[in-house]
Amino acid sequence: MCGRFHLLATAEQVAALYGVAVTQLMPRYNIAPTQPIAAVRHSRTGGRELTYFHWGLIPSWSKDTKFASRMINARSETAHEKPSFRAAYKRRRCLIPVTGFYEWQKVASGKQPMCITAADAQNGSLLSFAGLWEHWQSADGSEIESATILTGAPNELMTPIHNRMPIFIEPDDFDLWLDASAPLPAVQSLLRCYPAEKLRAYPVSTHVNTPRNDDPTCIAPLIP
DNA sequence: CCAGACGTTGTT
DNA sequence: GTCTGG
DNA sequence: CCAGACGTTGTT
DNA sequence: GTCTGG
Repeated sequence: MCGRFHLLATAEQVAALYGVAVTQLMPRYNIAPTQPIAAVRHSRTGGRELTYFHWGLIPSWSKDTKFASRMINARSETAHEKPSFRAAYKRRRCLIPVTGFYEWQKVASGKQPMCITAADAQNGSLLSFAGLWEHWQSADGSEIESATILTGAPNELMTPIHNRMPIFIEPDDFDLWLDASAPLPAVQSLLRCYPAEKLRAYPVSTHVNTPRNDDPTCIAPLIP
């Protein structure tokens, strides 16, 4: 699963990796479900754009937004067939830039939050979650664009921590992932387990548990 | 035909 | 919207 | 994901 | 325990 992450790259770094215009990017140490998340998608004019989406996908046919908080993740194994996700899976894929994410590992004393980043992480080392987005319009005409993060089986690093992890897309595969007309078997081939050697994990304090804590303490290594 | 569901995770 | 259950 | 609420009435 | 909010 993936229920919390951080984005600590500069606007320039995001702009360079995805080839999008980024005007401003506030550092976010603790991004939680229901909050706006930045994601890259194909724009109507043919290029790419960075837009903000409500984290928690709202299917276009929903009567209200109550379902959204349970739609923060979609199983990569079944998203192509689930009523809530299949339309978005076919035509509305996106990339969610992150510099790391959090998982809570069950231990004897309770739950230990772990921070996972790129193995070679410098400040601003970006990874890309595979995401889906959807457009929703309420009866009174208000509109919401929302998104979800695809999950899959854990790699060797993540297995002791949790039984699920997010799907990552590598830069060479960005075009294919974002292409609404790409053949689905090719798209499906991208839903693979990200290599353990490209990630590292370390414990952090329970400071990160509270969503309103959005500061450097969230990512600070826990000193035992 | 209409009504009702449509999800993931973890835990049991 | 689309599928399943009644 | 975790944190925090979980209720009604009448009055201001 | 279970739901809502962030």
